[in-house]
Amino acid sequence: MRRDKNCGEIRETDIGSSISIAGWVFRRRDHGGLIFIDLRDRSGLCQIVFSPDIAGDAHTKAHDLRAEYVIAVSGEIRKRPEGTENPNIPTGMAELYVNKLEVLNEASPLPYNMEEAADAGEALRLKHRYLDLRRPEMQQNLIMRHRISKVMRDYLDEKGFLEIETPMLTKSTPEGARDYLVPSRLNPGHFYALPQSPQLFKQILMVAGMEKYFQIVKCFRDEDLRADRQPEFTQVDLEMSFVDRENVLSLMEGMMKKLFKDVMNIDVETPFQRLSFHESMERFGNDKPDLRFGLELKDMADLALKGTFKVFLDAINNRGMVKAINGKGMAALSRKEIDMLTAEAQSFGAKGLAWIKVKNGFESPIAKFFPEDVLKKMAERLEAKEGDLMMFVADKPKVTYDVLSRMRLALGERLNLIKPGYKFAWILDFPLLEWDEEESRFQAMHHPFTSPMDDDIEKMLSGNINDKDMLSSLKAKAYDIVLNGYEIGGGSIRIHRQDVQKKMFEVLDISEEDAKMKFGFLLDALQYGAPPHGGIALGLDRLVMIMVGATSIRDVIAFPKTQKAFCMMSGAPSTVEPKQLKELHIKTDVPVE
RNA sequence: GGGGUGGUAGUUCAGCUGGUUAGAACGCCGGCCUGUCACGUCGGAGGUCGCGGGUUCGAGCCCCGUCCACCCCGCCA
Repeated sequence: MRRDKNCGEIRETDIGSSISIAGWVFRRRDHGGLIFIDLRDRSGLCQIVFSPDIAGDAHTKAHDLRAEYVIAVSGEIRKRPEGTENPNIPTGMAELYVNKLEVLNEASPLPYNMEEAADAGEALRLKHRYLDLRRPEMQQNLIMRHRISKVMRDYLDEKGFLEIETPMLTKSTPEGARDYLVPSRLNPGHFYALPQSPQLFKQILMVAGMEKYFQIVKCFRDEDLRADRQPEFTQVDLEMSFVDRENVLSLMEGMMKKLFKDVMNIDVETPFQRLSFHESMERFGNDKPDLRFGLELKDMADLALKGTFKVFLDAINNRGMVKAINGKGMAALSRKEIDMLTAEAQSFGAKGLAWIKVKNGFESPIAKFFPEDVLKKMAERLEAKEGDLMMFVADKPKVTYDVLSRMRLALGERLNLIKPGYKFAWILDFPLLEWDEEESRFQAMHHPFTSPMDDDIEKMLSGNINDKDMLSSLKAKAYDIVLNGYEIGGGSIRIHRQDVQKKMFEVLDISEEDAKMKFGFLLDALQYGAPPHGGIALGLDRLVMIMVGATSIRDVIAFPKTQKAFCMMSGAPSTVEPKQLKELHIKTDVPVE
């Protein structure tokens, strides 16, 4: 079998030459006399023509061709007759006149129309993933993913990083996400866990003097799925020695700059905008702000105090806050439409939504609670002009931030405020610790190996572990990288001093014994000359998703799972033979109907 | 675990207030067609209305349960 060229590469310059190509039958237009076939391979489409005058034999056989038959053809490339060129495709000036047709494989009628696959049920696409992946859009996604990985791999290689593999069969880590477990046949009753990330191993590689490590690696978390979360996903994981925060940030900025230039020919602005965690919460209500549009949250507590609206005053008196956003041009909304907005806010957890229309003065059920000059100051702060709608949420900080950040995103979309492009940000100065109400103890916001800020180390070492205010004020050398409202990665400078690590466990109320059991091998390693080190992990799936403009990471993963973590194609997970369970000393305890 | 949307022909969908034989388009099968590119044209086949139960003289439509897919909350250090 010969294959001289790819379908999508046929050009005018090929006219006159005799060549062979192969691919899948995409569309056929059978005129009885002439038969036109759009032949498709990974590179694209080209039209081939069967004529009874050229090769009666091939023409007769071509009547039986159907969608997705795999064929090889040879013949002459000819210029298309005047007026029949197709300017919509790159191969549209020429066509191949077939004199020999070889049917390499037939195809059953398809379970769904591939051309309208975007509308097909996703279950169907996932079941017949090999067909879904044949679609040019999906092939483009995976080609992009390949190129993205390659650029990052090359970049890190140039910067002196070594790609080192870490174990997939590893030790369960009790904190964090639920583990996927693998039973050990040779050690009855014992289990490996699939890694949630190579965190401990990459730090050990630093102790081992590898200095710069990276890996493009699968990670596993047994938690519920979302459009941007799969049970197995890919991280671009890296760690470096003798660095501080700035080294990691500028390394990543360089990587993103090169990535977007090489893959998409887009110039990304560096350095990235930096926001403290606190500032991000204040201005956007979350720690992964979409910076492609404004609609920022403004604090209204001081102005609220100058009025007599009880809801606002109560919120402030109960350690809450009053914040607002401004809906441009939304004063035109009817009472009914505003009621629907309120219902939306309530579905996000708010008790209600207070609003003031800027329309012939101020129009609102709550306007009467505020003097005119206060209303004017509110409008001024929100930059609200005639025709705008100011929306207020008053509640505990968590609820206020959450509701308004989601209102902001919903309105940003509805009002078409989101500008195209790619807006990166670093979120910095995270709190080191987070108070867990349920367990009534502190938890590490990032993970227990994250270093406090230099200034905070002494504060922590010398402080009392029951001093809740002091501990809450500690900041971490942690950083998240955010792109268009998605957290695409995060990392930190790690603790390399034994005394600091020991204190950290004390603060987290993890006993020495517990720590030893959970992370013993890392703690051992830290005793033998650990260099200062830090790193970051990028979520490759999310990054690729954003870059190709997909709305789910399923569209950039070759074989993803459904929301119930089921593989529609292979049928995993499944029951296994009793023999297999017996070998593993496992008895199942599943309720039967 | 919770909230929402959807499930009718191979596919995408329509199906009114519960009422005769459940429709359309695409696809499929057969015929015609020498410049199409979503080719055209004539004809034909194709249905466990997701599944189970209930209400009713009568259920695709109403009620209860259940399964699957998707979106979201919880969860994801």
